[in-house]
Amino acid sequence: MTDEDAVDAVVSAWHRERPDLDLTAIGVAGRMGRLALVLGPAQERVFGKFGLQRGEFDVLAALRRSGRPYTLIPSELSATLMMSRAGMTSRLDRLEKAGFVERALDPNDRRSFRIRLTASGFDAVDAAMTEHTANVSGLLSGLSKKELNLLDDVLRKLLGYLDPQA
Amino acid sequence: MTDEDAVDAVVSAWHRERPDLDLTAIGVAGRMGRLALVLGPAQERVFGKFGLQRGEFDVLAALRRSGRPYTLIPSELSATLMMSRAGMTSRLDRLEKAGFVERALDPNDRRSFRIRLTASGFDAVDAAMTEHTANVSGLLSGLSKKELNLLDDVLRKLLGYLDPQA
DNA sequence: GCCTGATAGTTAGCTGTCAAACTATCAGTC
DNA sequence: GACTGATAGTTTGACAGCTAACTATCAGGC
Repeated sequence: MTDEDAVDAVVSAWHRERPDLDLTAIGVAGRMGRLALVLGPAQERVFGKFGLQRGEFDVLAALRRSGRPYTLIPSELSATLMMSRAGMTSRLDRLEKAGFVERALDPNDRRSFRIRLTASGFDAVDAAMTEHTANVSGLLSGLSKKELNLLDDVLRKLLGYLDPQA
Repeated sequence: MTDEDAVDAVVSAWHRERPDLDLTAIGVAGRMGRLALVLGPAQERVFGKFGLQRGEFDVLAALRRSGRPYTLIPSELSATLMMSRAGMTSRLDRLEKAGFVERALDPNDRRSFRIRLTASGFDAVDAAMTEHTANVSGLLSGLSKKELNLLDDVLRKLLGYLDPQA
C-alpha cells in the first residue's frame, strides 16, 4: 500500500522544486479538494434521476427536514445553504416552475414570502433522499466503522473553529 | 465539547423526519461539503492578492512544479486539473492576456501547443504558493500532528478507491 | 499515397452563481 | 406620526465552467 496517488505526485514535485516549503497541510488540502471533485458528480447523478440539481435538492431537503408545514422563508434558505440571496431567487424560480415549491404571502412581513414544499416536491425529495443516502453510504463503504468515526471527529473539529456559524 | 454544529442540526432534523434512514454517511459527507464551502473562499483570498483565481493558480502551479522548462501542453493540463478542454482554452486565454503564460508552437504536433510559464508568471506563482502554503497550514493548525496524519491517511484511502486515475 | 478513425484545440450556446443597484417594507426614534 | 437606517427580495450585468459541434492534424491499414 505504498502506492503513490495523484496528490503524492503533486506534493513530491513541489518538494523537488520548492524544498523550502512545508507541504504537509498542502497535501491534506489537496486530497480534500480532489475528493470534492470526485464526490460531487457521484452525488449529482442521483439527483439528476429525480429531475434535480444538487442545489435544488438542497433547497427541497431544507424544507422537508424542517417538518410540517414544510415552509421556510427565502433568507433562511440562503443563509442555511451559504449562498447569495440572488442565487436563491433563481433557484426558487426554477423549483416553482417545476412545481416543487410554492411562494405564499407572509402575513407577518409583506417584504417576504413563505416557501412551501408542494406534494410533488415532497415526493421528489423523499425519493431522492432515500437514494442519496444509500449512494453516499456506498461511496464511503470502503472505510471501516472506526475510520468513518475518526474522520467524522476530525472534520467536526475543523468545522468547529473554521465555520463562523457554529 | 458536546456542541451541536450545523451538520449535527441537519442530521438530527432528518432523523426526526425520516427515522428509517441510516444517516451516518450523510453526516460525514455533509461535513466535507460544508468544509469545502468554507475552505474555498479562505484560499481564494490569497490567490486574489496576486491577481489570480483559484483555477488560474492551479494552471500556473502545474507548470511551475513540472520543472524546467516550465512547459506543458493544454490537454495535459486539463487532464491533471480534471476539467474540460474548453474550459482550459479560456483559462489559458486569460493567463496569456495577463502575461503569465505563452503559447508556443509544438514542433512535434501541429495540432497542439506548448504552454510556457513566463518570468512574470513564475514570480507570481512562486509568491502565491509561498503564501498559499502558509495560509493552508494556518487553517489546519487547529489539528494536532497526529490528527493531521490520521486525516491524511483516511483521505488517501478514500481517494485510492474513488478516484479513477490512481 | 490515400482513407478512416482518433486526437488537439477552439468556438458557440447555455447555465448557475455572484455582486451591485433597485424597490418595497419594517422598526425604532424624535 | 414622519423620518432614517436596516432588511427582504428581485433585477441586471458579468463570468467561469460545461457540452456539443467544428477545424485541423495525426497515425495506421490497405
